[in-house]
Amino acid sequence: MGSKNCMNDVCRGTTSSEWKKGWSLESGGFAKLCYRCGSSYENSVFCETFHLEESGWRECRICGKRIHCGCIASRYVHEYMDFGGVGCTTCLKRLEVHSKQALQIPSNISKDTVSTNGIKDVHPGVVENGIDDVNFSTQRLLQLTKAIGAIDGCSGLEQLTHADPLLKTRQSSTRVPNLTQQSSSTFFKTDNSRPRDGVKNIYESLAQPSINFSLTTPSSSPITILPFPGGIAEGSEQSKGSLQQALNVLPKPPKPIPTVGSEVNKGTVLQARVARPPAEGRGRNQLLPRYWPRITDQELQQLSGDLKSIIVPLFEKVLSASDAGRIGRLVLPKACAEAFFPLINQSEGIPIRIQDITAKEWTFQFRFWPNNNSRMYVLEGVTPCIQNMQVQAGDTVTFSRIEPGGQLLIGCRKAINNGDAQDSQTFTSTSGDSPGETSFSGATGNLLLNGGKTSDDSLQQSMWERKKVKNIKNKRLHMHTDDAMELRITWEEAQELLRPSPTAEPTVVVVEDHEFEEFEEPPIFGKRTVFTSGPSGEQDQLTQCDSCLKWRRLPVHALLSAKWSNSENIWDLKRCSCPAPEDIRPKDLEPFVPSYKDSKRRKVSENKMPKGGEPSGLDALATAAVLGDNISDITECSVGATTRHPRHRPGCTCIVCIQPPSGKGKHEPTCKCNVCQTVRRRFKTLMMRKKKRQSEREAEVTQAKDRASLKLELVREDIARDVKAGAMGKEADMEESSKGQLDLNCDPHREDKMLAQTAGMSLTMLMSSVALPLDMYLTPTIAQNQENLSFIPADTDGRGRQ
DNA sequence: CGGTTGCATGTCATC
DNA sequence: ATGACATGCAACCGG
Repeated sequence: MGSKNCMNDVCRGTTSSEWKKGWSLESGGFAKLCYRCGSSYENSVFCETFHLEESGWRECRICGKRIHCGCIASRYVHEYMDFGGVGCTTCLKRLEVHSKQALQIPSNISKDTVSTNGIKDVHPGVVENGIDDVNFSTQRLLQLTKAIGAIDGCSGLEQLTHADPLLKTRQSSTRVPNLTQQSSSTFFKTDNSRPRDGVKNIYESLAQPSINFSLTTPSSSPITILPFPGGIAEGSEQSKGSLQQALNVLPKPPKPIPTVGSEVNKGTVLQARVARPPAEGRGRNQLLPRYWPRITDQELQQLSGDLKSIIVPLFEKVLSASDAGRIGRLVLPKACAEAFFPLINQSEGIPIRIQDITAKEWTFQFRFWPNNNSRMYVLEGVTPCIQNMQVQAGDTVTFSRIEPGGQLLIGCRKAINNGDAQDSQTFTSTSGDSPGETSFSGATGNLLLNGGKTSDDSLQQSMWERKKVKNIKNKRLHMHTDDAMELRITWEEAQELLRPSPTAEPTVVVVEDHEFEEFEEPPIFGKRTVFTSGPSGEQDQLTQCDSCLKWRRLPVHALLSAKWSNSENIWDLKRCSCPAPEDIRPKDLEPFVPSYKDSKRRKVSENKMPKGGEPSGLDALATAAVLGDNISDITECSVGATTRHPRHRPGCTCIVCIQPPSGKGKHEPTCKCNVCQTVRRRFKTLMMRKKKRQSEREAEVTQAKDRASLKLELVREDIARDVKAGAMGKEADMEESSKGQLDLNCDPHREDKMLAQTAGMSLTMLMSSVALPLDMYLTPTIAQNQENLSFIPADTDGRGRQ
């Protein structure tokens, strides 16, 4: 051990006879201070003594005392206020005394449950964090003052310094909107008189309009409670984070908001469903917002009353198909499992009892599986419970804790079935929760509107949930339906239905003198159309009205949305209504739409489409699936070949469109189309590079190899010469040399042999050979070389298969 | 042979 | 890039 140095940078003394503890160190332990510095620190005059002249001094917003900020020594003697400024701990402590009175506990809550430290009792997280009473109280007060300050701007705390602080606190509290008052309902039931009548009652009661503490209650609430469990239950930094999260999540205060007592709001207030970080738990700060409990205060209050307990929402999860399936395993979010469930070390886990809202107790096996050096937590045996709650994939299961006691509580919240309804759901005046809501629970994921503002986070969460539900339903659930089973469609077929987004403006990119359109927005499924050409070569586009199924002739450039009817026929005003006669008879369509002839397949389609109507959107996809190859047949028959990209037009000569459908048709060796020319150019470049590399390697190889390899070198040069000839030749040369075939559409695996038999060196082969590693050329015989070359697949990137 | 269990893998969201 | 998670699937087990 070396000699001690005072950790006061200004002092650095080493001669002190007595040493004192200073501030806590990040690395653990405390700063060592000499007697003098230590004494200053103990007396809270460290900053005044040692850096009075430095910057960073501010005044306590409450007492005006000067506080040095930004110094390690003063780290714990002040706190930052959300509304700006700092407050000294002395003032905060003083405030605490009054707040104890301000935090009036309803008489029906036992005092030892919620006393000054009641919340600590309720939330063992405090103990977990090792926060002492003083700190805890300070933190709590800090949260309180922050909350007040957040609402009341600068005045909040200043007011407290005058007159009766308690009164001021109350006054302030009355202006605190949802932030503070929401929590009141979260922790303190206000109505214990309601008998527990089971789920039905709970649902019913939840549907009833009730006092909405989320919204401002100017003078009615005597309770000033902190935002969310985490805010007060926490100590130290975590609590701040937690509160901050709560502050961030909760809607900003506001514009004047209709009050509970007002006529406007009577029975019409829909409680905002706000995702809030959970109260406690190990590592809950890492909990993804998607798992934050979103129970409304209303629901919570109701539930608390019904269960005669304090409910601490922990987390929730939207059930996946797997979760809700027969297998009976509910995958728990890892962070949630580790935060709120008992620690388990064995994979087998432990049985865990969870109560539902009817007070029925379920026992699940809480366990984990090793997964990618991590763990995957599951609750096993949930099927009976899931069935009992009548939830399914897409619905939400909620987990809470009943306090006191710490009993886990499982609840649920039904998703809205109708996606449209959900999408359009807004803040509406209803006499209860919105349709489709049930739960432990009640309301579904409403769009979160409060005070005329949406919460971005909440909205995001809501959107996420919607997306999630949609995903779940899209993914697997519906795949078991008969309809979905019909959905067999190739990628090429799907492409036929792609259209650019109506709002998308393409960016034109020029690659090798060819223009490509790039879209920032994904394509949409459009209505299937048929391109035709008349005797004189003029081109048309035909489509069917969704309503009357009559065919209409449209300009080739027309882009149709998935659903299209005659009323949208802006190109032919004479035929913009269904009564107007058809442009083209089905008989005339036959040459273009062979499916008319294909009675067999059509029969299948008629099962789904009795009227033979043109499907649209996903219907179109499904129909396309049923029709199978007809789709490609149709497009093959239509002039302009394929519709390979969203902006395709008949006659489009882009590199994508001019390729025939996969595996069908070939380019002639003499073809001078854009594709072939581009490939040739690219090939030329590749050959140049390859040749250069080869030359470099050759030099090395030549030195290393003996006479035998020298022979092989000649072989290689022969090959290289051939390759070079193929590459460097002009297009005219290409015509001559390409006795083999240029096949841009060949399946390399299938057609290798054919290529091998080709006498001349095709472009494909040449490119393949370019990609060959040099060693391939060093094989003993030319014959083998030839064979090897022949079986290298075509690869336009010049990368050969190794 | 059907159901269960444990793990592997692919996808997707988040960092 | 990484981790979380949804799900597939093979091995296992019991009737």
